Amino acid sequence: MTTSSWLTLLQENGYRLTEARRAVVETVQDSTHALTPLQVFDMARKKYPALGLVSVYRTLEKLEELHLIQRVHQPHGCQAFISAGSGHQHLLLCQNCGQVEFFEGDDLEALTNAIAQRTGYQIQEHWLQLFGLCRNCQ
Amino acid sequence: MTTSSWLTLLQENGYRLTEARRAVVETVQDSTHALTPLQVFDMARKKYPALGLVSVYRTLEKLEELHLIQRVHQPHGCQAFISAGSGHQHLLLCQNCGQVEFFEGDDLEALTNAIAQRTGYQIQEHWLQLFGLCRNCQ
DNA sequence: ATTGATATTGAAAATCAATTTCAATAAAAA
DNA sequence: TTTTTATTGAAATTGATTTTCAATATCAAT
Repeated sequence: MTTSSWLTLLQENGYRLTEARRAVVETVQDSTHALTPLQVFDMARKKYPALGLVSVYRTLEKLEELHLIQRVHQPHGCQAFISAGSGHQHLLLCQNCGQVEFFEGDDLEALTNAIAQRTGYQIQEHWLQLFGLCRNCQ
Repeated sequence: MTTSSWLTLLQENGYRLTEARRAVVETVQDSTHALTPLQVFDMARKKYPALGLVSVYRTLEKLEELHLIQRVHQPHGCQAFISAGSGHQHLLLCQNCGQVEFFEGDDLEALTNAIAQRTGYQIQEHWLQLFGLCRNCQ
């Protein structure tokens, strides 16, 4: 998905297009790494120095609401965000450089059914994340 | 694992046995729900009213270090802890009441191998968590 | 038992990210 | 243009976590 389409989507949902938003959207969308709000702030300020940290939080909130970005959980903290893959996808994270890859491969139906049976739980959602080292960091 | 063996383990690792620690350890170990430090504080204070919040943080830190408890990641925040299962286990969380069940069932080898091949990543670790409603909360 | 070294304590202060408040400003509609 | 109102950044506030510190409790060595 292109940057402009994220902006269009924001607009279609009744939000205005501003320089602050543009800078945040471009930053998050261009990144292949999970970024914390503070990291987004530092990077986006290079594009638009007047940017305030508050606007970063507010824009991330809206992007998450529109499912354009998703929260990334890591062993130490879970306040990082990455552009959301389309459809149901899982994450593969490089533990060294933080690069994120998406993958599909949902063969978990059999597993979840078995667990549901055994535990009596009604299962609604699942998370699958892999951690490792990317080609460059090995 | 019994409460006393956690305390023994703390002692064997050079930590002293105190009332504050006893109260925190008992609270965390008796719980089938993921608890935040504040929840642990409130519950443990019933056993030992002089307890300070700082000691809760410090004890949780040590228990995590000894792999007796593990951090639980949830869609909204990941500052809750639960007694660690023994061996490699996955979590099933009730989204309503917060109850935690452990399950095994590691049929992910084939999947991770395929992903490693495709992406060039060297995969080291994986997370699998299921979310749903327990029998009581349905 | 008593003592001494020191790990641990809780209170208070400090830190840090995240949220709220607010008057000024900018975007989009009229 | 003019008007409406969403959005802004700065500052204040919140709330969780961490640090500091003198007092205390634990445990090893007598």
